[in-house]
Amino acid sequence: MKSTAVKNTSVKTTGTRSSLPVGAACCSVLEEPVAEPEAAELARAFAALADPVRLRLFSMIAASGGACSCDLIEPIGKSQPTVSHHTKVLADAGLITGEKAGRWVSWSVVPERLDQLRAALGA
Amino acid sequence: MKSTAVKNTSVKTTGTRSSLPVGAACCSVLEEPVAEPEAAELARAFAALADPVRLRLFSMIAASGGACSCDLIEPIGKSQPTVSHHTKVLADAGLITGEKAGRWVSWSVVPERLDQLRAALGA
DNA sequence: CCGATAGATCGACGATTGTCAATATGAAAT
DNA sequence: ATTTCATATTGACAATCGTCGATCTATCGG
Repeated sequence: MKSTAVKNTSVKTTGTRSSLPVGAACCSVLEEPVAEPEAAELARAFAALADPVRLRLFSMIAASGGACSCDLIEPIGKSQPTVSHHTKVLADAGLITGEKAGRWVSWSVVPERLDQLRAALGA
Repeated sequence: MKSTAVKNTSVKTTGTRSSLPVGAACCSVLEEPVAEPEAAELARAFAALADPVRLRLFSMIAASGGACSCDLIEPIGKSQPTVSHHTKVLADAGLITGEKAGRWVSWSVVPERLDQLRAALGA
């Protein structure tokens, strides 16, 4: 492979306030049967929270309001590649964002995405 | 196998208002790092919603306020065993309950469980 | 009793997932 | 430039998952 590899896509070095894959779910799933594309979109988000380790990582990031991966490895009790994998899954699902600051990455939750999920389960 | 088989455990024929695996999550995951057992409990619920087909089934059940499996098979476009499998997963996760009425089963959502999930994602 | 209908269970299959050791990249610090 | 630290990527592995055809159970209508 050439030297210009693709790199990580889940971390925006600085930059463009990326538009989420919104437009998909806007309302509650309880009111009327959700269509397939919208269901797939929501399911991806729920899948990101469907693992205990990932849910705890998400919780730790949310509670700390901006944690770097290095601070997550020890308390979560998993290897560094595993933590990196999980943060990527959470980021790809739009639940967290990584802001690269020097040597490390500061992860933080994406409130809009969270609102979307809560609304989907909403009464 | 003897004639007294175990039967389906996800459908309560009539009966004891079963106690959910509550006590686990009571509050938001965002405030402080969630512990492992509680994370596992919540993750199981999110895992039930992590599949597009299951999410649509859940949505259809919620929107109709009590649907039988036979009415779900055709619109969901999956085989009967698959639908049965998914309703069982949803029921095991505590998200829906099946009330057996004669020949068919009437599925309906469990609001308390839904509240719990929304609270876990709550601000 | 018999046939029909609703649903659950079993067994198998390919696909996806969570995990880690090894390695690579990239950015500070020396 | 060399080392060190934070993180990403790769490759492999067992485990779990979604799906279906075939079959079993249970209930209702004759």
